[in-house]
Amino acid sequence: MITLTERQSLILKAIVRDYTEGGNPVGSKSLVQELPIKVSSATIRNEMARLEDLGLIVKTHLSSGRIPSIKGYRYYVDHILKPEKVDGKDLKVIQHSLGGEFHKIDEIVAQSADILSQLTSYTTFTLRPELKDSRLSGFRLVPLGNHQVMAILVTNNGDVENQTFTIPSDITGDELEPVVRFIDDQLVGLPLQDVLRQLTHEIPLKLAQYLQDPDGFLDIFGSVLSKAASERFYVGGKLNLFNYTEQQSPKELQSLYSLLDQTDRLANVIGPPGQQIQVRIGNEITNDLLKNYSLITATYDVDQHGQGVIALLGPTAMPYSRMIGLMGAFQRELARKLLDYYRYFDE
Amino acid sequence: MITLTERQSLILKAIVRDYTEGGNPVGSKSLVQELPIKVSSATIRNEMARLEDLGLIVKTHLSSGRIPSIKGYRYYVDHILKPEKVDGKDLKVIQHSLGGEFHKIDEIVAQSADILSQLTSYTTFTLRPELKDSRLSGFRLVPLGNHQVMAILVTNNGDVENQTFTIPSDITGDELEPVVRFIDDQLVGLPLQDVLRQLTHEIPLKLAQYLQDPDGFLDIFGSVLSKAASERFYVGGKLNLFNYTEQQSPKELQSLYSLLDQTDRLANVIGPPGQQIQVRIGNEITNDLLKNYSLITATYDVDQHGQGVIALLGPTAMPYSRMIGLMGAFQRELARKLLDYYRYFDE
DNA sequence: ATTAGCACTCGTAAGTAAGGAGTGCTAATT
DNA sequence: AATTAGCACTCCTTACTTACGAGTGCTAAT
Repeated sequence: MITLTERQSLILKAIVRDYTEGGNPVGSKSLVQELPIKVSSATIRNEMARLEDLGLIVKTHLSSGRIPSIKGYRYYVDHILKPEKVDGKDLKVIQHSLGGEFHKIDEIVAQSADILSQLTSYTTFTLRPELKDSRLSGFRLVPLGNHQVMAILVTNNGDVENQTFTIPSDITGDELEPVVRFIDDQLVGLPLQDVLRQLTHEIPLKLAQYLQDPDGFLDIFGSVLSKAASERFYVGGKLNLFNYTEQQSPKELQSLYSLLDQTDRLANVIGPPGQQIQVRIGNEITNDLLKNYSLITATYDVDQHGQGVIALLGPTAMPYSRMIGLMGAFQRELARKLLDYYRYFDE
Repeated sequence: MITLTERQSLILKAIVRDYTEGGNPVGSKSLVQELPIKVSSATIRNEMARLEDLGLIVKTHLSSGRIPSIKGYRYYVDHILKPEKVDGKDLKVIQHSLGGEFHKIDEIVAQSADILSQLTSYTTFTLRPELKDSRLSGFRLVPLGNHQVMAILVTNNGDVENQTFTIPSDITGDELEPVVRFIDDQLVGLPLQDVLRQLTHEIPLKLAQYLQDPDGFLDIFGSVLSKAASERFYVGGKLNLFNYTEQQSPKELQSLYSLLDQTDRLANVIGPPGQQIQVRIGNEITNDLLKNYSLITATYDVDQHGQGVIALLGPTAMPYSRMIGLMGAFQRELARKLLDYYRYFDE
């Protein structure tokens, strides 16, 4: 456990701030001027040498100024930083953008990601409140004529998933009715996960009473069901990658883009929902592509509707205190908005 | 009108090929070795000077080798190039990827873009057969419970558009029936454009018989309708931008990405559907961002279902003959597949 | 414990030199 | 009249200097 003196702490803080703002290694002379304490550059050099021994700051070459190490950022985030109260104007933007009327959870969550990435100039991804507690609350098959049928699945959270299928022969509503009624009678109220589990065993047997060849129907039902049960990330501010990425390596940028396009890989990046707001810096992120970046994740809580995640990806040299403040604001506003939204479907 | 001698034509062809393959300006000495004619480098230099006078090739500096100018590429494409017969393996890939079963036009068109960009390492965008001749063939309002209603619109081409709405009070199917029947009676069979036009005038008046406050419903209907009537591009191979873009200008790359994300701007880029296969090179494209790239567009014809477009964006130095061959293949396969798909909804 | 002074390191930018690919032109050759 | 050999010239690329400045660590004085 590292403990720093007051002065060392001040110096580390100043180094983090300067480097974050200017992007250049910071030297003893420039620190002299801005530190609130009256000491010479030599003293600061001595202190910096100690901070370097502790592994909190590093040099880019033998006689350069210092930049914070991963460990240094960590210490700063854990012990020095105070979350900045979110700017009134920013809060207005957030509240206004979430104030409108939404017809889908996904829209709210996507909108949040877009706003956050706009406010920060970084990249955001969001995960809606987890679906694992969702229950099936309705299933419809709507014949559209022309050999087409739309399957619609509704959950108790008001989530709607639908898909259109082309079927060999025209079918009227009457023929589908017993199947739909079977689903409604037997499966409504069950968690989606359970329904999904039964799909390969019990359901086909039971369904055999109503249909001579249930396979086609099961494909349709299963397809909509798994779509509804799958986790989906929304990624906002991909273009911002160009702003904060090391520009000399286009290959790396391409890999990052590719990573952000594969939402299944993002689940590993974010990791299990943990504390309220979590800061992971550099190689603390479990993905080598991101070892030069920082990731702030906030878990937001929507009561019985589960938890969602909003995450912010940016350079290790980011203004953490402002960012953490912003994440807190989103955490609150998003929870509030979603509770509000869910209220419709709760009673 | 420029006319080249046989020998000049051979030289221009060789310059285009070499530069496209190697990326370096090509000089007289290297040309001596690969040309099928026996002449000295001095003769070639003389011929090159003439080609330069004609504006077909340019130097990058006073004593450099030559690269084709826009005009040079144009002459090459118009008079020299022979479309390459598409590689058997490539054709297999195309046919196989379009061989599966699709439930939506958009999926077919998107898949095509992905495959083409994969085969070429460039960027593709596709536009489905134009919707302007689409007619409304059905409209449904499906109450989902929990204050939600799904509106579904079907066209005579089998296109399905849907949207979910949250409404203040729960509604049963019976209450919606007269409205839906009104739509079915009065509007089915009309082109979407006509329906859209009537939306602000005739429809509200007529509808007033069935609903005391038709505004909410009209919003819903209008929203789905305009979604169905809007053109949408699918863009494939965005990541390939990293491969063929000038790497020294990240800003430009960012702008390109941004352009590709705004599908309404792409309509201008592609321009009006013209000849079968159209090659636009450099500043011939009506967008300054693309003045260093080439765009090949192919219009494919799906009989009475209209025309769609598949477009390929790449560097000006691209292997045109292979690309044009590929575009031809997609043009044919896509038309065939879509005709096949539409057959369901035609009878 | 702090500080002034100084030798030393190293990145950056600018300047110089050498090598090489390629050109245009002139005069000789076919 | 067309082609070619020869040559001076251009200019890009690369590598090698040089100078400068910001910054450090260390020593000795305060």
